[in-house]
Amino acid sequence: MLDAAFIRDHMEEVRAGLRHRGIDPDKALQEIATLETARRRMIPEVEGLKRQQNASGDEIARAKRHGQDIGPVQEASRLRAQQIKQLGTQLDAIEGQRNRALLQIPNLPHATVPVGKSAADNVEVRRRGEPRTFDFEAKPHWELGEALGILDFERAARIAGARFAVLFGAGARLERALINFMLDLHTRQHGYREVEPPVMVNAAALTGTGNLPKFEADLFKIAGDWDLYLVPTAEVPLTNLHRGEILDGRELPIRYTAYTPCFRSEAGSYGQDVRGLIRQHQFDKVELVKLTTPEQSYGELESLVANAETVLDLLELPYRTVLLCTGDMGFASAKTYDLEVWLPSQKTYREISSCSNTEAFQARRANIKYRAGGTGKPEFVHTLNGSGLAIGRTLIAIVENYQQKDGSVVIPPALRPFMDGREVIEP
RNA sequence: GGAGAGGUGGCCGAGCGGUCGAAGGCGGCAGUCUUGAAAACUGCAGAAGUCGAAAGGCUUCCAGGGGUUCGAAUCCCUUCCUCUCCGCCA
Repeated sequence: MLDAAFIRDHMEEVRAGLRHRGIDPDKALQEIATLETARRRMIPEVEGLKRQQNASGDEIARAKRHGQDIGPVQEASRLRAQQIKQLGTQLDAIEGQRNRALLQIPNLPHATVPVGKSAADNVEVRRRGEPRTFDFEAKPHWELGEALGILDFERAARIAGARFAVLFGAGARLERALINFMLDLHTRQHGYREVEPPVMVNAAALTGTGNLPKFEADLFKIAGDWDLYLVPTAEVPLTNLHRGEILDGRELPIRYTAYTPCFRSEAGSYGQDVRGLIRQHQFDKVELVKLTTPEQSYGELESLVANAETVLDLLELPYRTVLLCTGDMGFASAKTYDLEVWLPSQKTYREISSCSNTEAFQARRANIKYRAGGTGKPEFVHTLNGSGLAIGRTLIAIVENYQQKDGSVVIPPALRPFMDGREVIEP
């Protein structure tokens, strides 16, 4: 959420930022400006009446103590009370409308974000590892996985439906090894605190991160008399851990990592990546979240990206790091780097991590503040999040990049300690 | 699922419908004292909104929402949460 006062005072800047995202902001911004003006006109009026009402309350109390007649004052007070209630209702309506409108506005892109319309305008900032050359036709992971007996989509469809998968044996073990490998790395080497959060969250939490109210269609909602959704990413519970708190600035930055399953309805994605593990309703992910001061947030974004890159470096998977352009960024983000891993079967780089600084966008929605030095005036923190990494897609990358002509898959050396020293998965 | 007890400032904990943003304690910050620290003493300390150039003023906030009343932390309704006991259960 943007700050209403900021929109009022920096209308042109806001307009330009939103236009770079490819949306026409005039109508929405005009509505917010109008409501904000009306709100600020009404507030002094209502508060003036309340002040009078408080004064007459004191007067009545005093008169009563002295046994004086309070009839006339009380009558005036009664009428004023009605007026206050009526104006208060109007003011609440205006404020509610303003806030609902504000929740629909995406974050503004940071000045260092390239202006562009689509993924084609993203800027590659780094490329590491050389895509391997195969002396045979590289197979897609679903063929390899099914042949190895570690991946089963048909049985998954039987028990759940399309876009689900079952892992068996070494596949299930590989998934678990990746989770442990990443959590160990981030907690031991990168300074994150491990968290095991709920994977069902309420609407307030989802509003805090920006998933609601606008993107409800992407979520799985729990049926029955529950205000609960399955988490689309651990970013939601982790970022909301401190919702409504004022943190001591000396404790920042706070760094959390969590493994959770993630659930996405992927509404509107029909026809994309229908085969294999790329796009599933349920997938595992190790997430990284930071709460920082505004001063340090962009430094922390770079180190967060580096933390995620380290995973790919250690697994010796070829990848590139891409700075998303204004038109390709998520709703809450001010600046996003994607990590894209090389998939031999597709002969292309595919997203495996997305790392964003949302600045105060989520903090304002979730009301997360800090006091500089523990004593200053409360200010909004900056929140960051990134995948470190998506487990399922990492498994895909390993299976495809480490495949051999006979259909077996070599386990990356860094992962072998998590696989009882096993070096290869074969039929 | 059944029965009961609660939710007050960073924490604990008082609070007859009016003078309560809220006693007291702990913790925090600053100072006095001290070579330093501790102790003791003194003082300062919540958040949001709004007006104002500022100083400062005003309004709101005692889990959330609604109601009664001239006036609600205090009375009523409701939702949520916590705790205890019983039942069920990984």
